[in-house]
Amino acid sequence: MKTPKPSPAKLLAWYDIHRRVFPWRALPGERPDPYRVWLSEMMLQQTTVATVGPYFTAFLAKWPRVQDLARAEREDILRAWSGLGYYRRAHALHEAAQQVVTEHDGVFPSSEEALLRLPGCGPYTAAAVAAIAFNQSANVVDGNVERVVARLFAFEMPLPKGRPVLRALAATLVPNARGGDYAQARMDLGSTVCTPRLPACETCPWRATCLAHRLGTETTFPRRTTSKTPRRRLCGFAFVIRDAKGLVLLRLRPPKGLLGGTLGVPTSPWEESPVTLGTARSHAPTAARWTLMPEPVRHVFSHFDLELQVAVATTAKPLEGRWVAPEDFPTEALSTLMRKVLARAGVG
DNA sequence: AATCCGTGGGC
DNA sequence: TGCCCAAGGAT
Repeated sequence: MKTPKPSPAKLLAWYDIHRRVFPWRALPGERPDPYRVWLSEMMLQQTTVATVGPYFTAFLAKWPRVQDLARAEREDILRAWSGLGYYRRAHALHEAAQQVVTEHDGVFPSSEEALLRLPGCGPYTAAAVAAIAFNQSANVVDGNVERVVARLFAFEMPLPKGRPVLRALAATLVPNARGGDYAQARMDLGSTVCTPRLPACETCPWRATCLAHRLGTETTFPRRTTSKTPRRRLCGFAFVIRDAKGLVLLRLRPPKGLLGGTLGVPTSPWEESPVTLGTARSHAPTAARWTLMPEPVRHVFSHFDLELQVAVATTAKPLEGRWVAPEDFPTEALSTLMRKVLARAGVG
C-alpha cells in the first residue's frame, strides 16, 4: 500500500504549537541573528542542547558580535570553551570569525556554498545557518532528521553507507517556504517526539504517513552497520607538581590533536599496558619525591578509555611551563580530564 | 573510507 | 556497568 508524502504543513502546524525556546532561537516574528545562529550550531555539533546553553550565553556576553570574537585571543576562546569538548571547534570558531570579518566585511554569507568554506562548517552547519538565519529551503540533516526520515520510509539501507540516499530522500520533503521553521521543526520532532528509544508516536504530526509506525518497527530505524574496531584502554601517569607558594605547573598542549590548545599537567605517554611509577617517572617534569594517589582518574574519550595514575610532589626548581594558582583554575583553558586530575590530586 | 576528536546523560 | 546517543567536521 502506498503512503502519501509527509506534509510540511502538518509539521509546521505542529511546530507553531510545540516549538522550543532557546537562547539562540529567534521568537516568532523576530529576525534571527546569523552570528548567534552560527555560534550555536558550532557548539551544538555532537553536543546536547542542555550542555550548550551556559556556554552560548557566556560567549555571547563576552563577544556580542563576530568582530569581537575575531579580535579575541585564541587562549581566551579556549578558556570559555573549556569543558565543552572537541576543542578543534574552538580553533575553527576563531578562524571562521576572522574569515567573516576579513573576507565578508563582517557580514555572514547566506549561501550554503560560501558557508561551507568557513572552517568547522560542514554540510550540516552550512545548511542549518542558511535555513535558520536566512530562511532558505536548505536540506538540513542531522542525526534527528536521519532517524525521522528513516522511520517515515522504513529505510532499509544501513548507515553510514546509506547516508547519501537518506539525505536525498530528506531533500524531497523540504518545502519552498518557511525554510528556517521547517528545518528546526524537523529537528525538534526528532528530539522530542521521534526519539531513539521510546518514540511518542501518538503525538506525532506525521504518524499517518510513517511506514515504520504502520509496521510497528519504529525503533529499529535507522539501520546501522556496527563498527568492529574494539575500544582501546590506555594507561599513564599524570604529574601534579607544586612550588612553595602552592602554584601548580601547567603546560599548554600542542594546538592540534587531542585536547589541542588546552592547558594541563605533564603526563607520561599513554600506553595499552599498565606502567609502574618507576618506569613513568622518567617522563616527569623533574626528579621529586612523588606521592601516588590511591585511586586513578578514569576518563572516557570518544574513541578510547583512559586511566591516569596521579602522582603529586613539591619542588623548588624552576621548570618549563606556567605556575598557576588553584584559585585561577576555574577560568583557565583546562580540559575536563585535567580538571579531574587536579581534583584527584587535591588541588582543584 | 575509516578514524580521530570530548563530554555528559539516559537506561 | 557498559553502551548508545547527541543540531558533525576534518583528514
